[in-house]
Amino acid sequence: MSENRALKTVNLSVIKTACSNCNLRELCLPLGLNSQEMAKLEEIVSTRKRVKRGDLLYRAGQPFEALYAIRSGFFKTDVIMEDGRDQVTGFQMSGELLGLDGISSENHSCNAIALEDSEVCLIPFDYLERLSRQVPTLQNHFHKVMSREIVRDHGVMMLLGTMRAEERLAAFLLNLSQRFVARGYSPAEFYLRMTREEIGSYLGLKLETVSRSFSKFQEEGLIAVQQKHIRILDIPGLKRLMNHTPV
Amino acid sequence: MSENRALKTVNLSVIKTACSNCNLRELCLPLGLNSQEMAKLEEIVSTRKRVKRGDLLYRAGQPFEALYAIRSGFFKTDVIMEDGRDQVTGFQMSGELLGLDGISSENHSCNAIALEDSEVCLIPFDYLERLSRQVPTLQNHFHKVMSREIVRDHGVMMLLGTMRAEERLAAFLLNLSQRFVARGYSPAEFYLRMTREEIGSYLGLKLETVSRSFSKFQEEGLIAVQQKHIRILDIPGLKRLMNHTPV
DNA sequence: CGCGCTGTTGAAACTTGTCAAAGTTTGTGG
DNA sequence: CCACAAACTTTGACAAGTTTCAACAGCGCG
Repeated sequence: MSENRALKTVNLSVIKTACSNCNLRELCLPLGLNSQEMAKLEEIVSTRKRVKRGDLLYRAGQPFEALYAIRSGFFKTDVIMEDGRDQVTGFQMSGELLGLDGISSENHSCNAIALEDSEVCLIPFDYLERLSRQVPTLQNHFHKVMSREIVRDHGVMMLLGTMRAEERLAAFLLNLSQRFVARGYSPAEFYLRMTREEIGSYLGLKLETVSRSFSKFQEEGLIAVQQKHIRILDIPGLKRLMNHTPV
Repeated sequence: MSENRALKTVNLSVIKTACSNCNLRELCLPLGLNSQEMAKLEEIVSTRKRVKRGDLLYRAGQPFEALYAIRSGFFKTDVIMEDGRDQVTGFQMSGELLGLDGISSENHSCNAIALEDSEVCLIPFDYLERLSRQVPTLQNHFHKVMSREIVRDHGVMMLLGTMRAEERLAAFLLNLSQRFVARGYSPAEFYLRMTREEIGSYLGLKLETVSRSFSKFQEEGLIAVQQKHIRILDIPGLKRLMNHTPV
């Protein structure tokens, strides 16, 4: 159950941004732009915003105005049904874009919550559309980013629709590992920013099942867990576990 | 398991298309365009293609070149994992767009299979990007279509992650009903184009579970089922069933 | 007209969820 | 800086829901 403590949307310290100096530009929206195009993009991605751990970047229902590129930190997005059930739809890390779901109805359709103190770059959407009419490279890259999100979602659907508990968790750990590598961190050792309950919600499992699966992986020597600290000891073993058809 | 009978990609009879005469234009890409803009779009959406029941419109891995707008008929998309497990990621009907997942990698990431004899309009993607740089209305509408797909996927994730079998099936039937209404058909009576197995794959259930749930709904007077022919007798009842928190 | 695909139903097995209790960590306020 | 409370995690026993396996019925296509 997602706690109902008073989550407030945050106020922002406005900071000047420079994509050209950002070491995430190879993962983020500027990807593939030349320096002239990047300069144009910088006019648009003008401000940064800090979000403290536990605070909402945006809330479902709020008018959509901008996308957010994560400069540092870690987020989750979740959707809440009328009857109170909720589901984590994703975990986002630096270089990734938040807010794409809000374009369709011009209102955000999920909540974005910082899982650690974070900083995002604000990309007003109407500016982005205007600029991408002038810069085909940017236009195409933006389309690819949206499409990648669709493909990612299909992967999650596959996970939720066909995998059993341990396979889901293995897939989850391997995915995190990959994404940390892309950011220059260790593929084998990291801190989880989310609780067992949040992992469970994302994977369609109860927190107890997540906990048990972690313990099982540990017993089998696949990983070493100590609360949120994870060390993967046997990546190929996890991979085997993930796509070994049961029976 | 998805049968491995030889599915061949189809050859097409090329037909001249006119969005302005199409009675799906309010559901499809032309939405919101004025007649001048529509004329430009028609230059791009130049050809139609027939796809026979059971045939593939495209296959995972093939180079992505165009989007397809469904003019008539019914499709499913599915993803197949290395170990052979597969998952239906969606069912698409007239007026809806196929192929968005292929933009990101420039290769299709799923298979699109016609569930009945169908006809699609071909939209070469590079033309679409070029035109949408000139026509902001089209650009924005296209972005909304992609974003809507993301929101839809989140809905499916919620379904797979938090709902039990009967809730999933109720949600599925109500969703179909709504989409038929938008096309001028009855909200309460329709033919399923897909098998129980395909429904199950989409909903993350086994075909037996789908069949049992249909029978249960029938016993409870919520629907009348006769093979693929469905009559919904109690829409509010299905809705209640769908978001009534269990216990 | 029959064979194969699709759908239905039953019983048993298995996976995951539920409930409960206890241990651990984290955060806060004195 | 310590103490206490709250939040999070682990583990066990049992219950519930879904899958598996199996048998059979029905429809439709060749």
